[in-house]
Amino acid sequence: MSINRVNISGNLTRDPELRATASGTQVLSFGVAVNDRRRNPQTGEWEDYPNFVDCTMFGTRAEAVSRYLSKGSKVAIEGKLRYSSWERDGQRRSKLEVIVDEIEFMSRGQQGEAGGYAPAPSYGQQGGYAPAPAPQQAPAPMAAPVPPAVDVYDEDIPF
Amino acid sequence: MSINRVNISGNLTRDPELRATASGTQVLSFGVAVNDRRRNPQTGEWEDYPNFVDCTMFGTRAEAVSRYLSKGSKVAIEGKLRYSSWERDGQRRSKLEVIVDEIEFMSRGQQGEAGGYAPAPSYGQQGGYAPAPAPQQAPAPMAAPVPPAVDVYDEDIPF
Amino acid sequence: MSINRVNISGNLTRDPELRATASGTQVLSFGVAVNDRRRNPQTGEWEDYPNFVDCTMFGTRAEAVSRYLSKGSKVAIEGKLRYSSWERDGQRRSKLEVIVDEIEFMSRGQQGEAGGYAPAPSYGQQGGYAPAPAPQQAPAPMAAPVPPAVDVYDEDIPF
Amino acid sequence: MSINRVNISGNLTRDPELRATASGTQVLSFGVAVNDRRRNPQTGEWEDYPNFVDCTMFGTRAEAVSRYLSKGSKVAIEGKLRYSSWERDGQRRSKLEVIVDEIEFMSRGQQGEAGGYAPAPSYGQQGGYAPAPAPQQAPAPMAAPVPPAVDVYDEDIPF
DNA sequence: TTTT
DNA sequence: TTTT
Repeated sequence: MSINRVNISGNLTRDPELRATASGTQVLSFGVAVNDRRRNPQTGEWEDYPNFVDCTMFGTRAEAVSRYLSKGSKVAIEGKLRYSSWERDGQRRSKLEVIVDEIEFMSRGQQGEAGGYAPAPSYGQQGGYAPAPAPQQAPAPMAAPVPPAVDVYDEDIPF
Repeated sequence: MSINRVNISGNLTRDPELRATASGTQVLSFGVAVNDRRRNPQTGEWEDYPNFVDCTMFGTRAEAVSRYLSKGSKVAIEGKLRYSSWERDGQRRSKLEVIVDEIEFMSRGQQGEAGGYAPAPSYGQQGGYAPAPAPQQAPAPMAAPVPPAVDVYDEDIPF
Repeated sequence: MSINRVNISGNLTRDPELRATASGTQVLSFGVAVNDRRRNPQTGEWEDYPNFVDCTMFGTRAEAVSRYLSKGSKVAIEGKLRYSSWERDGQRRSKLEVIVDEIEFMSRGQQGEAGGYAPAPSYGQQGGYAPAPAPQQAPAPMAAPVPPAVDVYDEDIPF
Repeated sequence: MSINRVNISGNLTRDPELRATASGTQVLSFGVAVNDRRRNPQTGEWEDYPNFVDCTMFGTRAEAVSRYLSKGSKVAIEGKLRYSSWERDGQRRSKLEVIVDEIEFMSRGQQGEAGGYAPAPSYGQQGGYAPAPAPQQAPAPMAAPVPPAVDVYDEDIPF
C-alpha cells in the first residue's frame, strides 16, 4: 500500500557474501558505492562523494547472482528501503538498507584483457561477471581500464 | 552520472524541524514511517512493519513546506539516498537518509472536524496541511478519522 | 532482469473502468494527469502542464481499488511501463502506458463540504475515496475546493 | 509538485539523433527497448517482450552523450514521463516518452575484440561507448558476445 | 520504426 | 568496513 522504491547504480565495495537462513532461504549481502559527482567548493574540481548503501537479496536468485559479482562490479539495482534496529551493549542501533528486487550487471572497468564477455573469459574477472572459479585465483595483470567518458568532461559536464 | 533515486510514501513520525546552515540555507528534517504490510507468520494477521526513514530537505521550499507538515502528516516523497558518517566517542557511526527533491502532501486521517481542505480550515490541523499557527496550540478534539480503505481488506487484500 | 519502474502522482482524468478478461482476471483502467509546474515563458506565470498517463491495474485488487476512485481522485502510483502496438485501418498504432503495482489514495480537493474522511461521508464524494454507491448518482453540488498550499506560492516557489 | 519519475534499463533500438532547437538547445533522441522476461504461456519458454520507449535528452550533455551511444548500446536511464499531442491529417495523435535526466552507459555485448574499455578502443565500437569516429567505419569482425548470465537460467531463474 |  |  505504501510506495517504497529505490533505484541506484554503483560499484560493489566488497565481495558479496552468501549465506542461508535457518529455513534455507538464500541471502546475499553486498555494499554498493553510489557516487555523487559534485564540485568541491574549495578546489573547484569535480569529485565523487560516495554513498555507501548496504544491499540484501533473498531467494533463489541470490546464489546465482553471487557468481557474477565481486568487489568493484558495477550494478544497477532496484529495490525497497528496509529499516531494522537492534540493541548492542545497551545501545540502540539501527540501519537502513536496500532489499534488492532487480539487479542488472553493468561492466565498465576491471575486466581482464580478454574483455569481460569474450568467448573464453577465464582470468582477471575481478569486477567482471563471469562465474567465479571455486578457488579465487590471483587476478591476471589487468590492462588499465580507461574511463569511458573521459573527454566528456570537456566543458565541465559532470557525468 | 550514477542513478540515485528514492520514492516513498508514509507518515511523519515527528514534527519537522527547521534550521538554517551558517550560510543561511534552510534545512528541514523529519522522519517518515513507510509501512510494509505483511502477514504476521504467527498470527496470520496483516500487520504494518514500519521502515523509519530520515528525510532532509534544503532550500527555499524547506521553510514553506514546514508550515504544512506535522507529526502524522502523510506525504509522498521523491529524493536521493545520502550516506554520512562521523565519529562519536571513539565509535564510527553512519546513517543513510533521503534528501528530498519533491514532496506531495497527502491527507488521510487526522484532520479536524472541519475537514482538512475546507474553505476555513482553522483548527485541529494536527497531521493536516493548513499552515500551523506560530505557537503550536493544543489540537482540537478530533473527529475520529475513518480509514478510507477499510472494507477493502475483504478477502485478504493487503493494501 | 531489466529495470522498469515508474512513480507518478496526479489526478484521475476520468472514472475508472473495470472489466474482466476472458479468463476472469480483473482489469481496471484509468487515466492520470501528472502535472508539471512550469513558468509560462510568455506570461511569466506558473502553469500546470498535464502529462496524461494511461494506467492499468490487474488482479484481485483492481475491483477493490475501483470502489475508491473516481474522476478527480488524487493518487500516487508505482508501476512499470508497458508498450503495446496494433493496427487500425492499415495504420500502425502504439501506446505506452503504466501497469500499476501499487496505488496510494491521496485526497486534496474535490471533496464535498463534509470533508472526504469525516465519519459520515455521504455526499459530494466525487474525487474522494468513499466506496461509490452502486448506481453512480449525479454529483452533489461541491463546495469550491481550496488549494491547500495556496500561500506557499509566495516568493515564486513552484510546488 | 507532482511525482514524475521513471527508471529503465535496456538497449538502444537505433542510433541516436542529435539536433538543436531554434534557440540552440541540443536535443538528443533515441529509442530504448526495455525487455520484460516472461514465460510464453504456449511454449513454456522464457521470452523477452520488448517495451519500446522513446527518450529525449536536452542540453549540453546531449551532444556529449551522443558520442557514446549507438544502436544496441545498453543504458540505464532516469527521467520523467512527458506527454505530447498533436494533430495529423485531422487525426488526434499523442505520445508518451521519457525526458532523460540521468544516463548510465552499460556495456554487455557488442564490443569489439579489444574489449570496450581497453586503452586503445578503436574498432568495432557499434554498441560500445568509445566516441564514434566522424565517418562511421565498417565494424571489425566481432568476437561473438557471450551472454554473461547464461547459465544463471538454470532452474528457471528468469533474470 | 525497433534492441539484447 | 568501503567502490570507480
